[in-house]
Amino acid sequence: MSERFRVVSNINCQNCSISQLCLPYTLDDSSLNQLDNIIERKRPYHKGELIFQAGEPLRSLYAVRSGSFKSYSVSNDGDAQITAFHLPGDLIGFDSVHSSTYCSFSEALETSMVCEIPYANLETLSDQLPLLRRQVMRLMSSEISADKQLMSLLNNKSAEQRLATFLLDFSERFRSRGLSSREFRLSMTRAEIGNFLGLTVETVSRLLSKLHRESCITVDGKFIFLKDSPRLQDIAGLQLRACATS
Amino acid sequence: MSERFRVVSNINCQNCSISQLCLPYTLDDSSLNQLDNIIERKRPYHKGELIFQAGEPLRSLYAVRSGSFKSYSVSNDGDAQITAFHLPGDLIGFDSVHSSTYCSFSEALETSMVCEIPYANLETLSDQLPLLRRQVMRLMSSEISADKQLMSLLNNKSAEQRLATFLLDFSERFRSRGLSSREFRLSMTRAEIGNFLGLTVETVSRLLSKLHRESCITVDGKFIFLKDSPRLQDIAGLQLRACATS
DNA sequence: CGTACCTTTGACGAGGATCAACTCGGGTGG
DNA sequence: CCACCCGAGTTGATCCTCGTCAAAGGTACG
Repeated sequence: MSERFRVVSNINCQNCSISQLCLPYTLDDSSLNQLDNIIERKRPYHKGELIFQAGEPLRSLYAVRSGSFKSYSVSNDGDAQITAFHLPGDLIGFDSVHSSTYCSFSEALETSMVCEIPYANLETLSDQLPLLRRQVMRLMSSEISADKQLMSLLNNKSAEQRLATFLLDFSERFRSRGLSSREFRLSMTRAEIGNFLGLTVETVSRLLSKLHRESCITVDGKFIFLKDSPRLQDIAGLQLRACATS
Repeated sequence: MSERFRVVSNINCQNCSISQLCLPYTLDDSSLNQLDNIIERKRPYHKGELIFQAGEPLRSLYAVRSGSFKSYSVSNDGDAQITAFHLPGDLIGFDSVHSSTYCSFSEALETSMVCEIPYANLETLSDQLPLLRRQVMRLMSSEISADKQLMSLLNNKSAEQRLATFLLDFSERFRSRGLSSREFRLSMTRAEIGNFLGLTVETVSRLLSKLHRESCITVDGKFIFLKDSPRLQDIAGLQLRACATS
């Protein structure tokens, strides 16, 4: 066997397939090594396990390595609101760095792996590596931007538009990770989709059935196949005005 | 007159009353001077004037000095979504730093002043001043956190709960700026409140009337007086469970 | 002082929540 | 191996909040 001695070390930033979506993006080799040195990789999380809970002291940020997670917060009156679904390459915890404690929960939706980035070390390293600092800021900015878009979705769009947008969003996210954008598996339940989109389970289920009936998509449990994504985009409200005016 | 020669220089970060809400927070004197040096202060913006538009190259971030602004984005199908209202001390533009162009619009709601922070200079200075970098990250994190909370508000709460939360949010923001938390003027129109909260003008107007009728608040045009803020908090869903269990 | 916009209030209807019943699949224990 | 259970998902019937449409003041600003 040509395996290296430190078997665990074959998981690292230098050879990570999704590094262009993650912290390493734009980093040179030396910086990349420094970053890789502060990252800890532990046992996988199983479905339902929490990476952290609201109220715990902020130790680390986490990058999804494989699998998926949901982040949610719990309001004073006790109901949970899912604020994001995380796929490989996504960073988790930016909403908490202004505080000394986590202000949300993050839970595995399936067996998943993460790279743990101790926050104190990231701070120190960011002071030394301007490129790293900039990438952190880019990622935070992207999250802000995405949240604003989501706000617009929740405020102005119908249930059907929300769901269509949701499916297209995941399609695009899978595509950018080198997976199929036409067929994929959604690891979350209907209830979780509904919670995220501000809809009930029943509405989500009804609309998936409707889109299936209209041959727009094929639904088989958690597996989704986009049969007619142009029409899905049309439903989502991404009208191709450019076409109309040309 | 004991005024300095450079009259304009009496407006600076060193003597700014809201610096603890803004970039200068935690900075030492030397750093503060360096920050102040890169900041540009220009003519006031009048109601309706844009600081920047979506698509323009990203030049600067902006800190509100006086007055107020709204930020909004315009979706493909042409309708605008207000994503934030900005009060003095707030920073504007974090949603765009992952891009080379602004991805939203920012418009004065009344005659207002801003401090312009050229982004390239902020980048350079952040490389030199770890404290500044950390404050930028804290502010970005706070914005992410606030957006998540808003998401929860829009997804789970009734129209009345949204409006009550909105009023309490502004009350708190005015308080932290040394203004009255009981009575204040909302510089935006009912339509803008509605757009932000995912409600129609009519609903906002009706609910303000209802709260007024029930002696919870007093409404006089844009002036709001919180007569019974405990009840408003109750309506907002911030139930004081702690009391119930004690 | 006129015009345009903002605000308020009423009547009505639709979209999605709620309530309820049933199916399906997987895990557990007898 | 099968009975049982539990959670997830689907579908139907009904209800209610809030959006839509309409019309009448109010207010601000040139």
